[in-house]
Amino acid sequence: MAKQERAIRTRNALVGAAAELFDRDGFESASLATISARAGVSSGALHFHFASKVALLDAVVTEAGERLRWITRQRDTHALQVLIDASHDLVRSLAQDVVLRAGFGLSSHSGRGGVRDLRGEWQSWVEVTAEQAAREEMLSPDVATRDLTTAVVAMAAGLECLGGQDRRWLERATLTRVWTLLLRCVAGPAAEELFVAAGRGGSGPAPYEVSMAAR
Amino acid sequence: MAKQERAIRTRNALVGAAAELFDRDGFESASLATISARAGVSSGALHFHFASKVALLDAVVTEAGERLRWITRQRDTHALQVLIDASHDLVRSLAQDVVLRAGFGLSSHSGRGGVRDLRGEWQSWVEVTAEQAAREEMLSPDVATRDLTTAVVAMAAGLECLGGQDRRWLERATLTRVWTLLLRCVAGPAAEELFVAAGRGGSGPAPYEVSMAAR
Amino acid sequence: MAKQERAIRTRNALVGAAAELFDRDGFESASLATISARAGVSSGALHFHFASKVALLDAVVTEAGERLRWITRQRDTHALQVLIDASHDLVRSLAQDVVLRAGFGLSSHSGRGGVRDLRGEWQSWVEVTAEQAAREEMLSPDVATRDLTTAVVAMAAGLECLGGQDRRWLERATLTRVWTLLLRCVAGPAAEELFVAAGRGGSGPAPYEVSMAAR
Amino acid sequence: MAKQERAIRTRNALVGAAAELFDRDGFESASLATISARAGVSSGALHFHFASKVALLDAVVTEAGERLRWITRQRDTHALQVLIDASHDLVRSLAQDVVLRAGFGLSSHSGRGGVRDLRGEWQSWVEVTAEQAAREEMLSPDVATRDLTTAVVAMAAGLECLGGQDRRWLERATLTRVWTLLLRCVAGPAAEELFVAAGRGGSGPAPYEVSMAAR
DNA sequence: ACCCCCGGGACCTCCCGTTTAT
DNA sequence: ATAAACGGGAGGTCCCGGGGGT
Repeated sequence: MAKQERAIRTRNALVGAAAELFDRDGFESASLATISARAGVSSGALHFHFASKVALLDAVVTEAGERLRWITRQRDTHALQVLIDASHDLVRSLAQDVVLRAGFGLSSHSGRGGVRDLRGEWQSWVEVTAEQAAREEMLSPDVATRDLTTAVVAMAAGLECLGGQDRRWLERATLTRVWTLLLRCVAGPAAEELFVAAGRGGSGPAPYEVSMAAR
Repeated sequence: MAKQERAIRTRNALVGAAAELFDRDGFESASLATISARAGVSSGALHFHFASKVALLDAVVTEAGERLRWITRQRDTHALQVLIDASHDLVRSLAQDVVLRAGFGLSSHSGRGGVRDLRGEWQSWVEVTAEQAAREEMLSPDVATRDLTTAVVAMAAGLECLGGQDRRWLERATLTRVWTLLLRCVAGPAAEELFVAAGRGGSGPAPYEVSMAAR
Repeated sequence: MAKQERAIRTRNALVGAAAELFDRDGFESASLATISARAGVSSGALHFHFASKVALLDAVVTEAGERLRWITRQRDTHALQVLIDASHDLVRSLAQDVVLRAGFGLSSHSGRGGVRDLRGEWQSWVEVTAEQAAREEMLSPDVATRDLTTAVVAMAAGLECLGGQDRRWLERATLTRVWTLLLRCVAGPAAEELFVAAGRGGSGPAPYEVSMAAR
Repeated sequence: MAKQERAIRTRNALVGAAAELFDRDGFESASLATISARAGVSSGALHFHFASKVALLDAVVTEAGERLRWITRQRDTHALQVLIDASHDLVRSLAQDVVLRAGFGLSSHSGRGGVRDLRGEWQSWVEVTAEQAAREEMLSPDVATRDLTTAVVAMAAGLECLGGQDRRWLERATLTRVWTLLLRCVAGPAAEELFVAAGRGGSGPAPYEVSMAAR
């Protein structure tokens, strides 16, 4: 089974290298030759693991999906704070994890087939979580849940998009600024006492990075 | 001078076709052959007007810059309302004008050289306009100008980004929803009476489209 | 020995699949992956039995050689009738047996090395048999043996060649028509009474098919 | 028009080189790189004239069709002699003209689409000419026209096929031998006085070669 | 001045026939 | 006998000049 292990390591190296180059150069500009070179394997090895370039893309997106699912996992706090924490986790991971970043940005390319749309997944999760917050009566009565969802999704997409060129958009302070603003309108004047705009997660890497991705 | 006229028409057709295909397929995926075919000219003509593919991209971006500058032109209202109106104009144009959409989305590609960064221009303008709004004392005292800027820029970028795949993100109602939320915290409780979240522009196309782009 | 048996069955399956695909797609177009897939074994197994692609080709040709040798075996009739019968056997086998067909058509490819040339073997046999017929005084005196050989070999090659695209060239009636014509000039006016243009073999499969190829 | 001339020369060089290599190595084995190198042009030039490899093949086949049509042109002699002459022309051209040889041998490959089947054209022509010979009462009454057609077509195909490996099959003497045999059966005992088995054409190249192919 | 035919190479993706470790 | 990895091209296409026409 030692063989299998090496195969897995090779596969991971390939996915990682692909994510890096897809993220840096875009899907079409990144060449398979560069990817396999960076992964330290031959182009034949690449083709052994991934039949085509889009298969490689799909692998990146799928892997990013795992990360996203970790971020949107269940948490034991008020839904609104969960929203804040998760968005911080997302942005932090976007800054640190090429695979998530590449997968998020490129999930549209693979759209032809049945590959998952990561932004869609994120949006769905934000929707249900916002509704949960509404049920917990943590939102001002005159705030439509849908408005909050729209704002949060657009915000995250914007940071991801802008962060692609200037990494400073992905700093914690940036998102915190936005939440500071939003909290006041959605949660009323007492917001600052109940919720932490900066998120409650540690300042370290997202848990997924530490526990799972370390192989 | 009939020659000149035809040359201009050819050039415009080229820029338009390029914008369409850059927007649809991405910069690298779009081939010059396809572009010249869609513009109805030969590939030789393309190279007569544009020395290289990036020169064509630059033309698209420059042209989009004209549109953006029209959107961020001077207006005679309170700065905060101007911000609202301009963001609506931007989003509407993004939905209607391929050139602007392509130029905005691809302004990063040409970044190597001295070509303008449209998102940067937009951000700068938002900054100074927000500061103007602050000087006009239209913002709640406990709202940092920088927070507003961040939120608005991220929001616009997010809508542009999401709108690339699902055009519904570029509908007027979407942005209106976000402004409804923001206005309450940045402009205090009287916001609804002073400002129009839906923007004050007509519901038609942005002025630039009507007056300038008609050739 | 059960192992040996399975190995032989695997080998035969491989040769059969190779013959099929070589015949259908040509030697270079047929891929080893397709061949091993059709044989129902792994590509590793293929390389265990055949060191290279040409080794596989050689096996097909060698196997076809067995078939050809059965067709040109000794028979206890007048040499001219033997010629007729054997040519019918050959054409019938060409129609029914992929291995023979592939081996015959591709025996040129392997020509570089020492692999047998099936068409050459056939030609040699026709030559000696025609001479035998001459010795038996079954040929008209004004017919050069060499002319008969040339005609028969060219005819068989032509049918094989044309049969590759349109199987009807390999029907018994086709060859019978040619022999009907030839017999009259090579065997004199009494030909029709002495020889059977349609061949004396049964109308079933060639003997080799029945006795040997049944595994 | 100097440009046009060069283009035509380039195109012809490409077709010629392709025919040579298709004939020598087979369609799939011949690489476009080798073809363009032998033609003395770049691979880009090749792609300018021929969109794909099969397009190049089609051009070869089409060009060979021209040659074939010249061979089967109208002649002012008895139909049976025309048949003899044309078959000699065909075989001689097969020996001398790579384009015809390649086109004839490969006309099956392009069969997918609507490309012409050269052997089919030849067969049709032989059929109508044989029927003409029958109408002219030059055939023995007990000879079925269809038998003659079959024999002639199979013969020509056989010589073409065998000539691919051993050029001696394409010598004039070879076909003459076959016709010597055939004439006696189809045209009766007086055949030798009426018809020339060796053909009436000069011993030089086929007319097409001389008059048309010289550019 | 404006345009297009023709040609030039540089890659890129894909896949193929192979060995090496196990 | 297998799973994994290897390189080497294959065909295709792309982005571009350069020299003639109009």
